[in-house]
This record gives sequence, structure tokens and C-alpha cells, in this order.
Amino acid sequence: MIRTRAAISPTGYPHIGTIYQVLFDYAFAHKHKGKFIVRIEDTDKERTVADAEEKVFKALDWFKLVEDESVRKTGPYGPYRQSDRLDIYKKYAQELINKNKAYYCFCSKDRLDEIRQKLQKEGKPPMYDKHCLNLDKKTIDQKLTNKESYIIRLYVPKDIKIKIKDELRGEVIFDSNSVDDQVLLKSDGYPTYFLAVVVDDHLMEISHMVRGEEWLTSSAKIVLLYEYFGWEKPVFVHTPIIRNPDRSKFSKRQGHTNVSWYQEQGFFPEVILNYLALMGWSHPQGKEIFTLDEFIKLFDFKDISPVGPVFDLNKLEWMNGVHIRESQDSNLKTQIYNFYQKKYPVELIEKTIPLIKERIKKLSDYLPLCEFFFKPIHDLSLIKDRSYIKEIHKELEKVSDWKADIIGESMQALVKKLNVKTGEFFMTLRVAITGKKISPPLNKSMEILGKEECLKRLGQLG
RNA sequence: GGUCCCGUCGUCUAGCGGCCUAGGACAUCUGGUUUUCAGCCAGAGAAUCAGGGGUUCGAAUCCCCUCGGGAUCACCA
Repeated sequence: MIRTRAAISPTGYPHIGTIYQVLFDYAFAHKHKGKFIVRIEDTDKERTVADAEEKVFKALDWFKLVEDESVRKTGPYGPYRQSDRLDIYKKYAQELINKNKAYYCFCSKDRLDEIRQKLQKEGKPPMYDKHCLNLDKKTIDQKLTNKESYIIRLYVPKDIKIKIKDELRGEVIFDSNSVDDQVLLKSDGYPTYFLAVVVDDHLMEISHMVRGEEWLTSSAKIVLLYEYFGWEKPVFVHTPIIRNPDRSKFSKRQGHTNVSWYQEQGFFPEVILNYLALMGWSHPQGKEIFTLDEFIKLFDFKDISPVGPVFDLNKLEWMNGVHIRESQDSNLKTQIYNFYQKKYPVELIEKTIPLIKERIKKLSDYLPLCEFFFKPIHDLSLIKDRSYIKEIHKELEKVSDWKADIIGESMQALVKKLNVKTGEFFMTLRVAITGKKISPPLNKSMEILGKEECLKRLGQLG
């Protein structure tokens, strides 16, 4: 049974990188008729944010990357929130102590800071000096009965090689001397990430541990823990991390990392997924546009390239534009209507769709282009020559059959009569009607606006 | 700094020893359609496959070194 999981730490807004991970988890699980689980990793009390959990689920719903098991959709492996599993971690930490694979540490934070600083000064990696490793049993018991504050550390032996097989990179070998005696259980009784993931992934029977490449270095600790417990390891997959243009980790300083931004801009979730899928993975036939179902069918971790891809908003916009152009008009109408909180009359939006479909790349492009349909916009500074606006008004009054092509013919005739430049004339008319130099096709727009409204707008200028 | 990962057009990538005088997509530029802007159509430029050594009849593809970039080194995840 294939079981993948997203380990979500509820510390803020859903990150686009998280969705990137989840996409792979979800696709792989679905491809193999397995299960995709969402686990809330809230073992850092300081950083946990109250409504972050809810936001994550909302984001997953938006993308339709819905999980099979989670805190809100309970299954046989719960609880799915780590803060609800504290007793479990304690038990397993104790097991490691009993096996001599972990040990109590009573060092003060000050002491730890001290040795860290000292090592750093010497240019060495800052690691714990195993000071408490060899405390005798009596001392430990005494300290424990005295209720001294303690943590539990992982025992990492000297001079061994720790091997991990990564699905994308093959075998990666670490020297245990460069692996720190990681804290497993904190003084507040909460586990650290390392203990918690291993215990949970095992108990929840996760078959593929998919996480970002930033975790690769620390996977030696994970491997050690699996071996200490005597548990079968999952398949390790370290996916590339999305990069900024300067190739550093994708950050909000250089890009838009919050899912909410993409929602506000009017990107479509399926398009974002399509785009994300193309980062590190490519369709066997070189297709760029495909559905999630198609991706699921074709996807395999083995085909992901380990190179960290730079996020290209340009291409995403292009894709979103393609999606809009390929949408059903009625569907697009509803999308726009809802996007603007139903503020604008849906019948009017419907009429404008054919005019703007090829002109917008995201839903938020709609209003700047179409606002004039809903209210008059006048910008006199854009009009060079207002002298013939009265003529236009007079001419349009005569148009009885208010249709785009007839309006157009009448205006063309006026251009000849006035002997002015066609381009200039229509630019004047365009600005008079739409308030902007860039607009949807003019005649059609005028038809939609209606004769009365058009004459009114011209009247106000003439 | 130690350790680990990575390195094909500006960007995403195809390529898995001969089909590569390196293909596609986005972006850029040019022309066409045109009453603006898009869209569409046509075309162009753009990678000495990071560099240097090997292996081989033959290397973007295999090996080694160098360089470059990234990640990580918390009682954070």
C-alpha cells in the first residue's frame, strides 16, 4: 500500500513550495491507489499560529488536493496532530534510552551556546560535545528525582558511515562524525521534528517520505533512528527546492510565496498545479499543458530532475492565459463574477467575455480593462483633440440600429467627412468612451454599453 | 568553514555513447493581420552542453579533477 504524507507545520500562510511538495505526494498516492495523509506538525509551541491549520486545509481544498486522512478527516492512524501524540513520542524516546541509543542531557542552554560559539570561532561545525553521554546511572536518577530540566539526545556513534538511498540521487553517504547528537525530546516534553517524523511515519505506515531537499543533510539522523528502532525505512524522496532568480531558496523577498497571492491575482489552481508539475518534471511527449489526472497517470518520482528550478511567474501567467482562452465563456463569466465578489452585474460581464477573453491572463486583469462598462471613466488628459466630439455625438445619434458594425461604418464615414487621421480619431473616441487608451474592441464595447450611455459619455465631454 | 546536493539557450526543460551542424516551451526581437491592446500566423537571435583532463572509432551523455551555485549545521520545522 502506497501511503504518502504532507508534514505541515502550522506556522503561517500556506507556501507555494508546500503545494509543490503536496502535488507530488498526492499524485504518487493516487497513481498507485494509495492514500495521501496530512499530518500537522505543531511541535514548536512558539511558532505555532492558531489559524494556520485552517488556512492550509483551505488551500488544499482550493487546489483540490484533498487528503484521505487528517485531523479533519480521521482515519485508522490518528491522531493526526503531533501535539495530540505526546505520550507516544515519550514512550519511544524511553525505548531508545533503554536501548542505549539515546541519552539524557542536563546541559544548560548557556553551556550549549558557549561550546557552539567556541567551535564556530575555531571554524568547526558547531556540535554537541557529548558531555552528558557518559553520566552514570546514579547521577541521572538523582537529577531526575530532583526534577532537573532535561532533554533526550540521539546517540550518534563515531566513525561510521550512514547511508541513505534517495530516489532521485541514489546513495548518499554521511560520515557520522559530522552528525550532531540531535535533541529528540525537548525540555517541555515535546518531541523535535526528528523523533516525531520517524515515529509517526512508521506508525502511520508511510511508504514514501517525500520532503524538500533542504532535509537531505539531516536524513542521516532519520536513518539512524529507523535502524535503532529496527523499523523498515520508507523510500526517501528529496524533491528539489524552488529557487529565486538568484538561485537561493524561493522567498517572499524575491517572489510571491503565499498561495493567497495567487488567489488574489486570479490564477487558477489547476494552472498553478500544471505549472508546478513542469518544474523538475516534463511530459514524455513534451506537452506543456495537461490536467492533474494526466499528470497522475504519467508521474513517477524517478523522473523528477534533482535540479532546483527557478520560479518563473511569466510562464505561469502565460499558462493562465491559455487556460482562460480555452475556457467556456459561461464558465469564465462565473469565475469573474465570483472573483469580484458578485459586485458587478453578471449579465453585463457575460456580454464582455468575448471581448476580453484573449486579452487577460489572470482574473485580476479584468477590471482594469473593463471597469468602464460599469461606470463612466473620463480622463481628459488623454484626449488630444476634442474638437470633433460633438460631430461624433451628432453622427451616433443618427444610428438607429445600435450594432457594432453599423456603429463602425458610421464612424468610418465620419472620419472621411472630417478628413482626420483614422488612428487619431478612434483613439479620441476610445478614450471618450472607455477613459483609457487601451481597451477592448471599441465598436463592440459601444454596442454593449448601449446608445444612450455612449451618447451620455460623449455629451459630458463635448 | 565542515558536510551533502546540483551544473544543457535569460528561465523551465528534451537528451540517457553515434539520429545533436543540441530539440521544444516561456521571455525577447522582427514581419503580417489591425481603429488601441491583446490574440493569432510567420520568422529571428539566444546554450563552444560550467571548465579541464581522460575512456572510446565516436561524449552533452561514462570516469576524474577544478570552478561555480545551492542546502544544511537550534531544546525551528
